[in-house]
Order: sequence, then structure tokens, then C-alpha cells
Amino acid sequence: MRENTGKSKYVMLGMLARMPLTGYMIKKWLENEYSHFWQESYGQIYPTLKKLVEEGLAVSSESSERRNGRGQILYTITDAGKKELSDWLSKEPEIEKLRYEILLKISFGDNTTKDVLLGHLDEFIQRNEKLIKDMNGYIEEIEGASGLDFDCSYSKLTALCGIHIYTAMKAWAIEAKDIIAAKGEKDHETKNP
Amino acid sequence: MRENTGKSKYVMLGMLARMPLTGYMIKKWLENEYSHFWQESYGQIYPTLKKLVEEGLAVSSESSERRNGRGQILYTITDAGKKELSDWLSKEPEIEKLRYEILLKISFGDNTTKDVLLGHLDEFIQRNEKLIKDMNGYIEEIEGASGLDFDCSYSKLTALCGIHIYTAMKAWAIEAKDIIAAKGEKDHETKNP
DNA sequence: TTCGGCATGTAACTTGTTACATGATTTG
DNA sequence: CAAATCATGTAACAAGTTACATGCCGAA
Repeated sequence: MRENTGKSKYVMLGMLARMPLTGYMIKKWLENEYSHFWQESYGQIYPTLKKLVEEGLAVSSESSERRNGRGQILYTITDAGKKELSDWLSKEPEIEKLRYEILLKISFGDNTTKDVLLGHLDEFIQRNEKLIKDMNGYIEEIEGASGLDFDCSYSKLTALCGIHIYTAMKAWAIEAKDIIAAKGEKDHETKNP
Repeated sequence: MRENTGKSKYVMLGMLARMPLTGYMIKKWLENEYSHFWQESYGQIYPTLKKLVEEGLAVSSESSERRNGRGQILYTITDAGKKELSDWLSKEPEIEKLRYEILLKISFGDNTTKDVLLGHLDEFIQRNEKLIKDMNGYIEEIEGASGLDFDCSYSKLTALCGIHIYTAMKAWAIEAKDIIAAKGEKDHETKNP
């Protein structure tokens, strides 16, 4: 009983806990609502789903009535699956290993021009502005949809986190631009006393 | 000439651009100053260094004078390496794919208790407080060391980014705790009109 | 003499992505 | 009729971690 499915397994379980889903639906749902902090490819989803069934954490029901395209395979979480999920939820989240390419490029800034760095930061600011707008739109969307069959307040919390992060990133980038610009002037002074 | 080394290659080049280094020194340096936004394992470092030499981006000089322990292999960047680095620095940084486990757990919050979530958030707040303190310490450190042989201002910028992010994360977690606590009360009201 | 740090290296494994194959149905 | 979308799936690859092997030196 090796533990080879990483976190994808729990993502599937968490989504199936809401409602029975197909692999395709899981992918679409991830793309729409989780993409800013989580993503999975089909190459992960389908094999993981099969393992879930093997481990008794979900059951599959092949609906031969092919409504759209090929016949769908619906996965439903079992009691064992619910227990597995809640056990995982109780465990303290691991510390994330982050890899910010932009910070790498900034920290190697000596090896390029000021303009290149300022360009990257400008692009970064725009990207974060877009993300903030997206997150705000998403929050309005779920606030607008009142008569929903399930509670979205936890989803809203993750969007709120996005807003915090992207706002902080944008603020940093603006500050960084100022510092880099000022630094250029200082260098010039030093070289021409 | 396949492109199989990902970003590790450029990290090595960026560090070698400062001074000639051994694999071991690269690892230690990464652990000390880059660990909050980048990390590499020996399993990546040594093979990548070899490839750098194969591609003519660095040269190795085995100093047979074994100062400490086993004889070291010093790697020095070549002009071709410097060009490769500056070309990479000019390219727009890729959009990061983030995976925040804590957000996953929060978004699946329905399947556990309020106490579990509040506990995770408390731990998260403490972790971020520690990180903010670390980053501030790091900034003071490089500000204190005045007569340094090379400019640290770009490193300081990355630390500043850390402070922004961790502060934002902490602020979010505090807000999230309040919202989750309030939500509990509201649920109670709804169930007992 | 034992332990920790210096120092290099690799094999096995895990994790995840990409590109492809298949094919029905819906929409323009 | 062509293209997009629904829908499942896999093989090959890429990337990265872990655990281990080796061995010297200095300090406790």
C-alpha cells in the first residue's frame, strides 16, 4: 500500500466530497476556480481517479447513457474516502517550496541592464493588476449568485488570499522599480564625484 | 543540443557570475540566501555543473591541493556562459504555477471542523511572523556589512519581496480567522431562528 | 575515537507535463 | 461539413528529491 499519489489524491477527494464528478468535470472545475493556487493535468487526474477506486476511497459508475460525446465515468466518494479526506485536512499543511523566477532574475540583476529589470517589473505589475481584477470579479460573482446549493464562503477566502498576495506583489514591484531607478543615479554619482 | 536543464542551469550561471564556486558552495549559498524563493538539491547541482562544462558555459579546475576534506572542483563562468545568462535574464519571466496547500485545505473546509482550520491558520500566522523577522534580520545584516566586495542591493530587493508576501499572508490569515469565526455564529443563527 | 562538516557524486524514485490517440456530439 | 467541445486515456519525457556511497579533516 505505497503512498504514491501525492496531493492530487486529496484534491480529487475534496472535490468529490461536494458531488459526484467525472475526470473531465474535475479538470474544468480546477481551471475555473482553483487555477490561481492549484492545477492538475489529465495525465494526473485519470490515473489518480483509478487509484482512488482501487483503494476503496471512491466508486465509479459508468453511465452507458452517453449524453455528450463518449460515455462518462462518474466517481462518487465513499465513507472511507471521506475519512481519508478529513484525516488529511487535520494534518498541518506542509511548508511550500516556492520558486519565483522573477526574484531570481532580480537577484542576478548585476548581469543585465536596468531597463531589462524595469521592463520585467512593469510586466509583473500589469499581470498582478489583472489577477486582482480577476479575483475581485470572482468574489462578486459568488456573492451575486445567492440561491446556491452549497456554501462558497471557503472558496471566497481563497480568492481573498489571492487579492492579498497579488496586491503585495504589485506594491513590491513598484517599490523595487523606484529603488532600482534611484540606485542607477547613485552609481552615476559614485563614478563621477 | 537538447534543452534539458530547466532553470537550475541559469541559477548556477548567475551564481558563478559573482565568483568561481564549487557545487558544495553553491548549495550552501542557496540555503543561506535564496532558500525563501529558490532551492536546489545536490542531485540537480552536480549534474548541471557538468553539463555547463560540456556546453562550454563554464570551465572546471580541479584543485588537487585538498584544503578541506576531498579535493574541490572549482567552476568558473566563461564568456559564452555570461552571454547565456544575460540572454536568459532578458527573457520575460514565466508565470509561476503556485500550489498552496493551505488554500486547498481552507477551500475544502466544509469537510472538517472550524477548530482544525483555525489551528492551521494560527500556525500559518506564526510561521509568517518568523519569516518576516528572518527577512528583516537578513536586510539588517547586509546593511551592516558595509565594506563588501560586491553590491547586495538586488539581494535586498528579494528580501523586501519576502517581507511584502509574508506580511500579506499573515494579514490574510488573521482576516480569514475572523471570517471563519463569524461564519460559525451565522450558521448557528440560521439553524436556530 | 567518534562525530560533524566538507566535498563529490549517482541510482532509484516520485511527480508532473506534453503530446498524442480515439471518437461522439453539438454548433456555426 | 468543419470545427469546437465533450470525454477518456496513455506513453514518453522532464524535472526534481531522497537516500545512499565515499572519504578526508578537525574538534570534542
